[in-house]
Amino acid sequence: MTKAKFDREETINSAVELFWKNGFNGSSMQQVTKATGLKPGSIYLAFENKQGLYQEALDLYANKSLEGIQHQIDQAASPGEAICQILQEMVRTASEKNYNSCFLVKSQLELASENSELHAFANQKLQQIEALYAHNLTPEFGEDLANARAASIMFHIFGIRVYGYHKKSPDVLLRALQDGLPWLPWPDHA
Amino acid sequence: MTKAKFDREETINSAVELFWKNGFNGSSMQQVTKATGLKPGSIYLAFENKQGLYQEALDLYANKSLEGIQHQIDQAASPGEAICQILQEMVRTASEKNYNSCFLVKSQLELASENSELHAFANQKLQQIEALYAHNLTPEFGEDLANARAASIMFHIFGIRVYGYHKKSPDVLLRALQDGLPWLPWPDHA
DNA sequence: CGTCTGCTTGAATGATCATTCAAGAAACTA
DNA sequence: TAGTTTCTTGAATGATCATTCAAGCAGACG
Repeated sequence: MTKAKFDREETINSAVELFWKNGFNGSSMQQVTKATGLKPGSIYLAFENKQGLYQEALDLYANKSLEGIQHQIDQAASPGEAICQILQEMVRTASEKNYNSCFLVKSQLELASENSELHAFANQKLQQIEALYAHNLTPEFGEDLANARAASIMFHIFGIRVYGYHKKSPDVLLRALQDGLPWLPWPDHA
Repeated sequence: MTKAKFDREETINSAVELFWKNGFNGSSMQQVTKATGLKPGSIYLAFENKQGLYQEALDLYANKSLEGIQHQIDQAASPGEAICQILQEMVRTASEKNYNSCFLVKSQLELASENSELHAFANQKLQQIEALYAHNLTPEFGEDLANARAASIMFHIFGIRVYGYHKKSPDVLLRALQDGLPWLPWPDHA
């Protein structure tokens, strides 16, 4: 039972889980081997080193996010309504017991001054997300306003991602969102 | 030249600088000894361990922040104007070359699932800051509205603290702040 | 069948980690 | 002055870290 290359995506998924929870410096490669069931040799052959695996983890996480956002927008009656749903879901997530913020945001903060490559990668992925929102808002608002509003959405998402740890009522978050993003089609009384 | 207890605050200040930049797991006690000029024995006698020193670093940083906020409010014509100044200063800081977010925010994210004591401590300090804003807004808005608006301020501060890494024009940040906090007395054309 | 290639194995390596503690030196006590 | 207390010193410790690599195995190729 050798050969039979391991399932790469499954492995990266395990790495996402671990790194997301504990961060780059808070996760050891020994933990990675335990989480993935692989031996060091296999991991190092496939990903070169810890940074390589971390970057692929960031990449997979970000691409899933991008797909999820586009999917939600495609399903909804309008991009605005989809965005409301996405933000409300984030607020709901933030109230869960083991809330864990966002892998990209956490990485961006942790690696700001220590690993500029991974920091830049996370940054780039966050800007891709912003660009996706801008792209979907452009038909309705025109490019300039869409860009400004996408930036505003990202700004508010970051607010949720940190304020979520305060464990106050979700109403506080929802209210801040509705006040700060009044141009979104919020459901009444929500 | 022994005895003569070292300057505790100066030491903690060096620790703040190091921990703020590199985080808890990204900073070693060897780095601490280099940064403070103290030997391990002195540090461990005075702070018990790495966590103890880190907590005192958080405490000093937070107390300085609290004092700074109150001082700015006391100097200004109104709490609202002081808050505008504080937020504008944060935006300015975020555009600097070696922007480093906020020590409390970074700690809160890094230590969420690994060190619940330090995580809780950072959380508590952030809530103290929120309470200080609420306290200063209460005379003008009444307690309920002041609480809601203090929460909204914190929410926006977190947005700055993460979005700041994107290195876009400060106008984007300022615009998001003015849109999200329209009840603040923003200077015209700013 | 024999060889080659591609993947896995897992013990080993040297570096670095947080922390300890015996030894020593200044200041205070009496 | 002699003794005690308080603080500093810095080499040492064992754990854990990221990473390496010789050895072995399974399928592909001829």
